Amino acid sequence: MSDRIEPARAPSGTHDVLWPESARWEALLAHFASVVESAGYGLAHTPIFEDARVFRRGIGEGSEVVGKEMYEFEDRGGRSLALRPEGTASLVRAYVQHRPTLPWKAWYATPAFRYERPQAGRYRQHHQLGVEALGPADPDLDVEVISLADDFYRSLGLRRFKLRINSMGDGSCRPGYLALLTDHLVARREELCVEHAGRVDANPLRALDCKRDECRSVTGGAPHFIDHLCGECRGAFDRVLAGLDALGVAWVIDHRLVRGFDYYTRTCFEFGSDALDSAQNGIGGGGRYDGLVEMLGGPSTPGIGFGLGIERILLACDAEGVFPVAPPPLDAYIIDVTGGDAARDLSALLRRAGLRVEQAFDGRSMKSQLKSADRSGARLALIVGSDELEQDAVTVRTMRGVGEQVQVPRADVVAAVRQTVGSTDPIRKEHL
RNA sequence: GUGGCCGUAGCUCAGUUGGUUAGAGCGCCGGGUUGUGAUCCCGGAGGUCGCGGGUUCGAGUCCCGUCGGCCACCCCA
Repeated sequence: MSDRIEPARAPSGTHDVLWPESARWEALLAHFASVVESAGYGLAHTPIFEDARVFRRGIGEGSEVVGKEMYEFEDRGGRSLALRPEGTASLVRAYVQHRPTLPWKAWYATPAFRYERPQAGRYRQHHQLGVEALGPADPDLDVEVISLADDFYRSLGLRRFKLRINSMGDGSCRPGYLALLTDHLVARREELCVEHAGRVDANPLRALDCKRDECRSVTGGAPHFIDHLCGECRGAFDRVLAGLDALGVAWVIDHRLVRGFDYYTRTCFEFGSDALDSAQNGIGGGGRYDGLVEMLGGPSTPGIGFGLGIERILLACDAEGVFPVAPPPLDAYIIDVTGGDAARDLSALLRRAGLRVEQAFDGRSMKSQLKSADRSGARLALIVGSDELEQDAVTVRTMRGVGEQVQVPRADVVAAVRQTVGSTDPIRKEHL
């Protein structure tokens, strides 16, 4: 058949999250919400596309993400829009637009889009959890934000991860450091890798985190940013480290850590998983961005935040063997071999009583319906056959390998099920 | 975007130097008498061998292209 239809498939670098994996995502979200809401962060939803300038101005024209990875398009009205490549710029745009009272603390969960060559742990649509805190320049806020990420990872059971931290200075000390760094790199330009030899003048920071040996040997001797911070930046950095120590959050200074977005100032950090045997082992990162609000047309307002990658966190969980999928079980599965009326009506009755109930369709045999009941993971099978119909009763059978059963009057079914599975609403309790 | 590896049933894979109707395990569906799952036994359905072209008497097996996945780079979550 030449006219057969190619099976439809998701675009390259995207993926579906189906049951039961989706239950794990839900649980992940719930963990995150509980951690950050305990610190006063409120959920914010913003559009997944923005005027492309929001990202250009914030993240930076020269950055890889904006320069070659952004999903940018023109809408029917000729506006230049872009799918968000990360969360911070959007949230800061929302702040600039609505000007909620400071301090403003928000969290989000969102897809993020980057046109990259896909790989495990690197997708064209991935998903991030994050927080943004605007207002205070207080380094204790940095400590709060960083420790929230640390708490969240731990709440999932993750242990084999590391926090790397550095400072990128501010307007008063960064130019001086960049000059020093540029001098160092230019003096040994020939030794750098081909990628960076030509670009040191334009963006000296990029060469710092290059992984190639040529660059490494040169940048190994490069001046460290934290040795050239101004007094204020240095004091803030020390306060952050002391705060992390006080809260028991382990850190290691990484002099090469310079994040790829232009808006970062002072504190910057990344969390990497030691359990992930891959180049995609970064499970989260963030930093302070004291100039970003201004870049988007708002009043000078300090801010700090982080973004964590859901897919990579889940990969890390798999690698560490923690945070297993635990979908909430059904309370009952209804088996009806009398034509279906009982299954239909009983299901609705029980659901309206707050129970989780499924039924079989298509009038299959009792054996096959019980099989489905078994696979569904339901705690009980409620059986309605001709005997039960005659006596206006229901047989309640315990599942999961037990196999004991008792007949109860139909009027008592809800009570009988409740008695076995517990009276309170069991929804989403078990896997949290 | 650059370089490399891979692509066989829903899933994990086997398919000999290219040679008759492409296999297994798991899963799925059905059956093992008169209403009973999870164990056991039996049977069944299900494959455009990613897709397109080429070489050949003949291709799942070779070649090219393409799509997709994976690995490294790049970048980042």
